This record gives sequence, C-alpha cells and structure tokens, in this order.
Amino acid sequence: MSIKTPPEHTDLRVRRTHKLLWEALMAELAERPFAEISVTDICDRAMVHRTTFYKHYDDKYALLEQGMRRMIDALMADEEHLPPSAFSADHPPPYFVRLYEQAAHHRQFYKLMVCGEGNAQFQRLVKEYIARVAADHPRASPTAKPHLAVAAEMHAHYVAGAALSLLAWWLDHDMPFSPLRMAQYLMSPHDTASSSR
Amino acid sequence: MSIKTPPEHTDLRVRRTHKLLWEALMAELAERPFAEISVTDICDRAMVHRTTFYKHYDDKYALLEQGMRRMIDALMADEEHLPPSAFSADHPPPYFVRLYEQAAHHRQFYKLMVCGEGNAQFQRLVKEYIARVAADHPRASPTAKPHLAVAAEMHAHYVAGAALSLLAWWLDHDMPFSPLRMAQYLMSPHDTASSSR
Amino acid sequence: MSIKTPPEHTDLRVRRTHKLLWEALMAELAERPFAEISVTDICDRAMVHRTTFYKHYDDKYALLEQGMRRMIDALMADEEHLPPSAFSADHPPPYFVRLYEQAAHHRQFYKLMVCGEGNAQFQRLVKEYIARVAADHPRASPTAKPHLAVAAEMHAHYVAGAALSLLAWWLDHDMPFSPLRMAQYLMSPHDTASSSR
Amino acid sequence: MSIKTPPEHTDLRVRRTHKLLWEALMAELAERPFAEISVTDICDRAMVHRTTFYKHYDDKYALLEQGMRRMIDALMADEEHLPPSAFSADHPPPYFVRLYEQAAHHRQFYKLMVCGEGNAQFQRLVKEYIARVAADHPRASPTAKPHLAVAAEMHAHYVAGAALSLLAWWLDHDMPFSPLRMAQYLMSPHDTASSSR
DNA sequence: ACGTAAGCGAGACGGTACGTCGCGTCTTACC
DNA sequence: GGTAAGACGCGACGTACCGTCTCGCTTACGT
Repeated sequence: MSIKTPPEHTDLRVRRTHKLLWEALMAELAERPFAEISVTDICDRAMVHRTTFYKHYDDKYALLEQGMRRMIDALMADEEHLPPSAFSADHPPPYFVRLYEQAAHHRQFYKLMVCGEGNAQFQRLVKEYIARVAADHPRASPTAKPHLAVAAEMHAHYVAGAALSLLAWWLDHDMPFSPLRMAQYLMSPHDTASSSR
Repeated sequence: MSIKTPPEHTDLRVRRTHKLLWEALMAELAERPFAEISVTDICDRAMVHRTTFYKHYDDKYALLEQGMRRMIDALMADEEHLPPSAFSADHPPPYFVRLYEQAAHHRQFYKLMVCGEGNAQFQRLVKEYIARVAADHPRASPTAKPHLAVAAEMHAHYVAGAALSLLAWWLDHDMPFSPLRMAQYLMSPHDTASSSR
Repeated sequence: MSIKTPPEHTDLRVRRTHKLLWEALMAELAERPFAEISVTDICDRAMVHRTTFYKHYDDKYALLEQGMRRMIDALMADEEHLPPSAFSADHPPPYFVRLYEQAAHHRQFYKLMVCGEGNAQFQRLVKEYIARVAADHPRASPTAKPHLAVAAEMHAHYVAGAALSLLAWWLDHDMPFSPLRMAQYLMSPHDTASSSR
Repeated sequence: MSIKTPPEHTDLRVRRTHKLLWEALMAELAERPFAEISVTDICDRAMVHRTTFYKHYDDKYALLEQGMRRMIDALMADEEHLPPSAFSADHPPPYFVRLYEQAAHHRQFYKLMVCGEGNAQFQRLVKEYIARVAADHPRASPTAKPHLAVAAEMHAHYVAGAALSLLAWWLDHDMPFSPLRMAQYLMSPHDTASSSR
C-alpha cells in the first residue's frame, strides 16, 4: 500500500473505506483529469456508496487533499535534524535528493500531480517546501547587498520553479538519472550540464 | 484594450458579444477560481444570454482558451526576425525581456494565469515557448558531450520552470525590477543576485 | 395540387411560397406527428427562409389551419342548394356522400387528420358540419316528445361521431366500399350490416 | 381522491410525489390545453422539483399516460365476469352503463379528455374498449353473410364513435340523463329518442 | 460472547449547472 | 433601400452531479 496508514486505531471498516476510495481516485486519475472525475465515479469504482463517501469527506477535493498532505508530511518528516548548511555541487543538500527519491518511489502519484496538467495545489506545496529549504542554499548567502532579502526570496522561487520543472521532466522521461545526480544538477546546472556523466 | 481584435470584418454584434464575454470572464476570474465560475455567471455579468454564449463557444474553457491563444500569439508574433544567438548576461535575448514586458502590460491577465492556482494550460504554453527559445541560450551551447541532446532539453525545462516561477514571484511582488533586469537575472542568476542594483 | 388555390389575384411569389410551405407541411406530416414538426423543418424542406415563413404565418398552427379551412370550405361550398329533406336508406342525403367522396379525393390529407392521433380541431370542424347537416335526418324528425330539441341535438352528435369514426375506419382500410354505400350504412347501420353487399 | 392508488407498498414519499404531480397536472389542464403546459408549470404547482419529476416520469406525456391507464384499467377491471350476451334496448350491456358511470364519477378528468380538443390517445383507448365490447352487441350477431367479419368490425367502429361522441355531448351538457338511459339510447338510438323520458 | 453503537447501503429529494432546441424578433450586411 | 441571412433573447428541455435526509441492516467493538 502506498499511503502511510494513520497509526490511530480507527474502525476497521473506516480504514477499509478510506483505502478503497483513495485507490479508486488514483485509478480514475490515471484515466482522466481530476476536474472530470465525479464523486459518483469514485464511489462506483470503490464499490462504496456515495452516501458513505460524504460521511468521510466533504468533497472529492478533500479526499485528494488528504492524500497530498500525507505525501508532503512524509517529505518533511525528517527535516528537523538538518546539518549545518555548507553544501557544494558534489554534496547537495539531502532535501533535494530526498525529493527526487520520494518522487521516484511514488512516481505514479507524482506524475499525476506534477506532469501534464498536474495539480496546482500540490505543486504549490512542493514549491513552498523547496523554496523554504533553498533559503539555506550556499550560493545565495555570500551576497551582502541592500536587496539581499529580496534577492534571496527571489532566488528561492527561481530554484523552486526550476526544481519542480526538472522533476516533471525527469518523471516524464522515466527518470534517466539518479536522484543524487538531479540534486547535483540543481545545485549547479551549467557545470553539470557541460560535464554530464 | 486588452485583447487584439481580429482583423477580420465580422458582424458588429458578434464582436460586441465576444468582447463582453471576455471582459466578464476576466472580472469573474478576479473574484474566484476558474473552476468555480459557471457559464451562467459569465453571461449574467456580460448581459449576454446563456444560449448566445453557446452559439459562440463550446465551453467556458473555449472562451478562456481563445484569450490565452491570443496572448501567446502576440508573444510569438515578432519571433521570426531573431538576431544571431550570441547573448550575455548583460545582453539577454529579447524573448525573455519581451515575456516580462508583455506580462507587465497585461499584468491582470498574467497574474490570474500564473500566480496563485493559475492556469496549468497557459503555464504550459508559456513554458513551451520559453523552452523552445531557451534552446538558443549560450550557456547550453559549448557542451559537446554524448548526452548533449538530453542535457539541452533538460536544461531548457530547467530554465523554463525557473523563468515562469520567477515571473509569478515578480507579478506577486508588483514588479519590483525592470523586465530587462529580470531577463538578466534569468541569464545569470547568481551573478545578478550578488550585484543587484 | 391538392389545395384549391385562392381565386384572389395575389402576388405570384406569395402564392409560390404558400404552396411550397403547404406541401412541405404535408410531407412532414406524413413522417411524424404535427407536434414534433418544427417551423424549421417545414422551411428547410420548402426551401423557404424561416424569416419568410413568419412573414406569412404566425405559427405552424396557422399554416395548418389555413389548409383545414380550405378543405372544410370546399365541403360546404354547394351546401346552399339543398333539396327538401326526405331521404331514405337507399337515397341518403348528398352531404354524407360528398363527405366520403371528398375524403377519398384528398385521402392523404384526411388520413392524417382523421386517423391515428389525427387532428382534434379538424375533426371538430367536420363533426360540426355533420351534426348540422344531420339535423335534417329523417329518423330524428317524427318524434314529437317534450325533449325533442335535446333529443335531436343528442342524436346529431350520435350520428356525427359515428360518421367520423366510420370515416376513419374506411380510410384506414383503404376504402373497401363506395362513398354511396357508406352513406347508406350511416343512414341505416343495422339493416345495411345484415344485408352487406 | 380521483386516482386509484396502487396497492403496492411503495415509499410514502414516492406516493406523495406522484399524487402531487397528478393533481397539479389536472389543475393545469383545467386552465389550458396540454400542449401548452410545461413540466416546469406542473412542478411549480405541485411544489416538486423539476429534477424530481424526471426521476419519476420521462415526460409530461408519461405522467398523463399513467393517469389515463389507471382510468382505463379501472374500466376494464370487472370485465371478466361477463354474463352471456343477450341484451335488449331495455337491458343494455353493463359495459355501456359503466362507461357513463365512471365518466360521471370522474367527470373532471373525462371532460378534459373527451370534450373540447380532448386527448386523442385517451379517446383511442376508450374507443378500443367500446369497440371490443360492442362485438357482443346483439344487432351485429344475426348476420351470416360473407362480409360478416368486415361488417362487424365496421359496426364496432360505428358504435364506438357514436358512444364517445355521445359521451362528450353528455358531459358538455352536465349529464342530463342517467347512465342507464344513455346506454339504452346507445342500443337503440331511434326508438329511445322518440320515447325519451 | 454478545449486545450495542457505528458504519454502511439504499434511494428520495431539492438544488445548480449543463448543453441543446425551437421560437419569434430585430439588426445588419450586402446586392 | 429593401431583403435574406442570421444574431439574439427567451423559455423549456432532459441530464449529470451535488449534498442532505431518512430508514433499515450488518458488522465490528468493547466490556
């Protein structure tokens, strides 16, 4: 099963219903864009009555969001124990690596969220995560000019957008490089590009 | 006037209807996300009957798409007359500059499409435009390694993602820098950041 | 041509338009019930612009009514010169005969109006005609009881309903008897039935 | 209550909805012809949502038909227990009497269906009923000629048309005679007419 | 283990929006 | 300058989903 089950000791039937609905949503998403999927579709596939759906979620959006949140939570799980920030292109920060690793692990979900039309909300969450993390990026630090704060924030968005776009490309092309390599490229795109493996 | 009127000599009433509908859509979009806007809403605001809407467009999507297409077409309009590709950070390619210029000119529309949830389709079109243009980027050219093609394509996505993310940030912050400055940053993010004006 | 053209000296184009529309309506009526025929259908078939239709008729109903009225007028045309009322089963009044004769002549129209769902308005007109005429029927006359007036009117309705129903049956069965024979039957149903040809 | 409720034990809400819709249709029919009544009109009056209407009936036609069918079914309900056919003008078959009795009982409905424009489909059903029943009519039996079958069928239509037309007249004139009297007249129009009470 | 509280299926219902069709009017471009 | 072409407003249609609501059944839980 691809989604971390909540440790809480909920009713077995409830857990089953949640699981069925989530899997049904994923299956539907593999076939058509989220906007075209109806609660009825999900329930039909999950073999769960529509009424039951509404006993657990407000919306199809709520169902999706629960899944996204779990995914993002997993990304941020170990974040607290971060080592002091001094990374190079050869030793990229583990955040970057972990992002590509998790995307590889849950590639079905990530492809749906990040490639094609994708899901703006999820992309936004990921971007925020990257941008926050990228604030520790070494290249942004040495500057000491008046617009430093602005520049740093701008640069964070630059990196976040690039990282996400790269992730989409990487998934679309069946992950031709290792997560580490992608993180290195992200740290130093031009060098890496000109000395590609 | 925000949308280039078609040069064709169509019925006056038709042109009026199109204009009213487009302006109504923009006004609605300023208030709530596209998904929540109904054809009825648009028509009510445009003071155009709903059936008349359907005589011109299949969908609210079709209406939006027409507007997007016009915007992208405008972006690509002068593209043919491209000077030989030899750009530096100080002399960024005019494509980049023009993107930010147009976004500034139509900032209302661009904010709606690029910031917040935005519109995935439009972002995709813009990205494609940037990626195609970025293939001429000087930094990607000197490499002559086996994975050159892959690297170039990957880099194009890197740049496109970064440029778009930057654009969103720029618009969200009320365009604190000039379009030229943004294009320069895009060409050389680290240098520019550390020597910001 | 099945409908008597108005003797008035109207514009040729107008007469042509009326003719085309009427023929188109008849053709449509042969295919589906009146209620399902649209003005657009009629105009398409008549190769007359819809706007033009509305310049001549308010409705499809108006078009049909014009046709019906002409038919009824034709029925009543010679009515004035009626001989004194003294008819027997062998010599039925000419009204009855003429009804079946005209129905035979315009059988297409009459079938549409009288058989199947038919057209209530036309049937009503025909019934009124028969009822009025049947007041002269010999069998109703000898009575001299208090309720005479009521009885006569009731009997007229009796005969009218029977005549119309018989007409429908006759047309539905491809007119197996002569109009005269039908009129005779109408005058004396039981005798005729038991001594059928 | 004018319509025999189905004995089946259906959901209370369903029965309520059916009842409300039927009553609303009857009320509308009293005001304007069926063709001019919209589903929206019916629903508004019944205080039932239009979508709910469509969950029960395909059409306004379907709603009307259900009512008609129930009425006809009621007419034919006791038909099986028919006594041997030997009726005279004084002792008309109970079928005829029952028709007028039921029409009197449901006069509102019958007037709508049979008088004025009326409803062709209902009249057709009633006619079929009468024609079938009229086959037992004594006057048609003694004949033994080659065209007997044709003559019998023709006569059945004769009687059916007359009976229906008479019914319309009777209702239009507020039922001036008893159902029995009407049935007697139907059996022997001339005799009865000349000795009316 | 077993009674009970919950989760669940079933489906009627009001409600919003959809996209389509036909009507009758009114405007406009064109000849 | 008159007319056909057709844009338009309008009302109704039939459908799809939505979210809410009862009402019984059955199933897992906790004591």
